[in-house]
Amino acid sequence: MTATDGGANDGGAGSRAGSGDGGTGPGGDTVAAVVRQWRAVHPDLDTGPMEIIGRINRCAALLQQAEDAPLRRAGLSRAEFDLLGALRRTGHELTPGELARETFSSGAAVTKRLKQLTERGLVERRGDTRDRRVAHVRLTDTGRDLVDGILPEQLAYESAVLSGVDGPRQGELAALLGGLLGQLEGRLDALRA
Amino acid sequence: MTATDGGANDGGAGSRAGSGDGGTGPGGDTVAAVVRQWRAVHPDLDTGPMEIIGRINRCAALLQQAEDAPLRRAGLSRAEFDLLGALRRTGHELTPGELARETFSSGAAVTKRLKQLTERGLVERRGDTRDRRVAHVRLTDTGRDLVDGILPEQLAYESAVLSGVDGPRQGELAALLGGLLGQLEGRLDALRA
DNA sequence: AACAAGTGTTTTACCTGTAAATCAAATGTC
DNA sequence: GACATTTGATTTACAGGTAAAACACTTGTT
Repeated sequence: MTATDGGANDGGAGSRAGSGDGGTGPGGDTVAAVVRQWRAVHPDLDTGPMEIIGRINRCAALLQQAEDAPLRRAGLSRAEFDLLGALRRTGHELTPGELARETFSSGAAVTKRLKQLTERGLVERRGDTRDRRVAHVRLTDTGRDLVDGILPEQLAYESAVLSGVDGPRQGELAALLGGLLGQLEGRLDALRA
Repeated sequence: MTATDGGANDGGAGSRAGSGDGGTGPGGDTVAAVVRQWRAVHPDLDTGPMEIIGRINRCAALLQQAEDAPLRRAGLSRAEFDLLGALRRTGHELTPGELARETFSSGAAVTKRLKQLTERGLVERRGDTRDRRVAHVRLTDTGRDLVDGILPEQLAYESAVLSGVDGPRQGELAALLGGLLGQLEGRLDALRA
């Protein structure tokens, strides 16, 4: 769900007025409505996890749509911007493999993106002299300027999107999410095994 | 990012040990590391939004990978499960259009999924008698049993994934996310315009 | 030195999603 | 009652993404 944004990532959630039940109203967000539906059908199940995971997934879907807007104006997909951003923020050259790890995508995807970004003159490649398998990728001046130009817009846009939540709550949210993410990044490999 | 899961949804984030900087350590999660990198390069920018949006996106990516596991065992993609789940939790037939709205995906995607799920005998269709454009889709007994069999596993799995966060914090997180989501669902159309 | 095994990158084949065009049927308008 | 408009669903063309295979090169072993 990146390019044009996907859709079906709801953690068992997903809902909308659809037929007749009007907007969200004072009953909560759409995920709350979905959880209510599930509870009506399976009163025995603990739907607690949905209230977190469903909401994270739904927020992510909505935020990505929103975020894409400023990027699209610059003719970049989010995946492309992530790649360029990785080069910009690290400040040094990266190999395709490193870029794949940095952007959490497959090597094949990085290869394709690099091809396009190179054609557009945003990145350059140079072969390693020691190990002739590896390439080193760096931003061109154009690429650097593009990232530096977009980033402030992007952040301003994100600020606007979050403006409905007051300052202190934003802080709490960031902290709690940081805690969760730390747990997930640490434990996930373990759980998957 | 669903079928096999997407990847590059980071909100300007994305990071991993990559070369040599070891695990996450007591410095925070990977998003915190990315934010530090950005601040080093652009000390003037307000990176606050990244700490929320970047984390939501990254959590969503990780959670979806994790969630996929129990579904995959049942031979379903998340998108397919979302569709079946919508039918199960509403308890009545839905038209393709309603299913698209429920699962936040395009009509074309629903058409394709319905074709596959029908072939697998998990859903059935019936034409509307009044309006011959519309179809009504319902779960077969097999489909219903499949959903009912998977759902508890799914929730148990999600519980396990969240178990690193203690009870009270889970509650706070759910509430804060609910607030954010409510804002986003209400205001997003406005912002996009 | 030859060769097995490993590593970094790219290629291939395929799958799934979207947007836009198309088809089909209902509905409003004159 | 014919005709433009709208609405529901499907088809088409295409853009990415992945997994697995293929390459190219390096490194360890004997």
